[in-house]
Amino acid sequence: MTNKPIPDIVIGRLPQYLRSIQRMAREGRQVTSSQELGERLGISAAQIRKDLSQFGEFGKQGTGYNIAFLIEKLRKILNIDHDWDVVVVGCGGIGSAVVRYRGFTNRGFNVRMVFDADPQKVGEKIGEFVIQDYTNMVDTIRDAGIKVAMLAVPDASAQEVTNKLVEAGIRAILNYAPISLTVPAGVHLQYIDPSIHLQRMTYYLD
Amino acid sequence: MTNKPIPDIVIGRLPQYLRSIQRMAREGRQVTSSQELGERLGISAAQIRKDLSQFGEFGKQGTGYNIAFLIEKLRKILNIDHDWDVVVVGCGGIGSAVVRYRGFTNRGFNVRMVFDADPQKVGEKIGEFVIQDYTNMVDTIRDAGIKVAMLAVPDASAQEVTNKLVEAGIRAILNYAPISLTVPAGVHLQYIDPSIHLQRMTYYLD
DNA sequence: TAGATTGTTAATCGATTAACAATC
DNA sequence: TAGATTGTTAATCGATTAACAATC
Repeated sequence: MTNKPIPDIVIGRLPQYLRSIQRMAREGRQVTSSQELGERLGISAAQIRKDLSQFGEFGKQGTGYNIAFLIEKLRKILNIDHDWDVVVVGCGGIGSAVVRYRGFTNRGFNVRMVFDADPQKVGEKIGEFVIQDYTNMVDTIRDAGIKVAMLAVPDASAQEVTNKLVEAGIRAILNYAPISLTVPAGVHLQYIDPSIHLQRMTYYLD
Repeated sequence: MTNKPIPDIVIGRLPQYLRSIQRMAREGRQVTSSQELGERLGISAAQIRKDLSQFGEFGKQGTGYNIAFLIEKLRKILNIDHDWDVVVVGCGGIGSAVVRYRGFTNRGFNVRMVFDADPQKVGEKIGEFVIQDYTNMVDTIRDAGIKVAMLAVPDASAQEVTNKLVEAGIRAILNYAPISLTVPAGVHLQYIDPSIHLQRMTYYLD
């Protein structure tokens, strides 16, 4: 009996579920239902129940899901029951904004160090962080055991920096450069490119 | 004979195709194939051919796709053969970075105006833009005929500001606030939430 | 011509939904 | 108990892939 892996498309919905129920928790709510959650997210109730049931029986017939309990479960599933240290590479406009961003709190991530290739910037501070020298990046990341990186460098250097991150032991990269990157198997990659999101919407406009 | 709408999942891949071939064009390339494009993007060649064939016959047997021609076609399909004016609302860290971002050039978008609700910020400049008073936002956007918005306000005001944008005639919103929004039918919505992308990767980490 | 690559069809694969017994 | 909602199954729906004739 071989356990089938959970489809990635299901994994992709779990963080949305988590974000919504964390919000409900902040609103003081105790329980929710697949129907309510579905309405908030524009996803069918059946889909939510099916997704969650892949990981266990988290609800109660008649009453729904206990919010605090479901948050705990989802955090475990997503491996964010403990925070991940994160490195930010590139301190231009986007990189600096990401370093200062308050939105990682309670979501499983903690920016720990910041690098830039520009010698002019090295030593400057962004918030509480001193920008570190790119020359020492690989060793510094490896020594700190950091596995998660956010990449906000110019397009032209994105692949080269990515290679260094992989060399440093990074296992997950969130890439803000609007360019396709190549990574070895076992290294995970996600893209944020606002133009792509916008283009996806203009298709439907007149 | 009713023309079936093109699936949204296909539309979502077109901007990726476009980004890749625009890059090839910058590299001085003249033609490409579904195979090459697929390798760059991690998508099967068959899928790319199928997607493109929904809109016409853009390739030539034996030789592949002319890059300049395909760029032109994709830009037409995605409705970005002319640029869209864009409004940015919220001038915190993310909003300011988006306003300064150079990555919209040649991708179909042009930031035209910037608003913030904080009276302290109104009148300040971000790059070439003067931050405008939120009080006049609805009329100003409507008068300018702007249809595309990027939203980078605090979570607590995101829905309220969204309602104003809809009132102002905005038809596409790219939301940076980590919160689910509700919009009427016919208004398009996309989300950028870095924590969600990161959580999607940590699932696979130890 | 020989080689390459498209556009398209049919087959496969996977994801979503509807429905309902179980049960809180 | 009556009402509500889960977890799960089977049916439906949709997306991807394999394969190949057409043709540059």
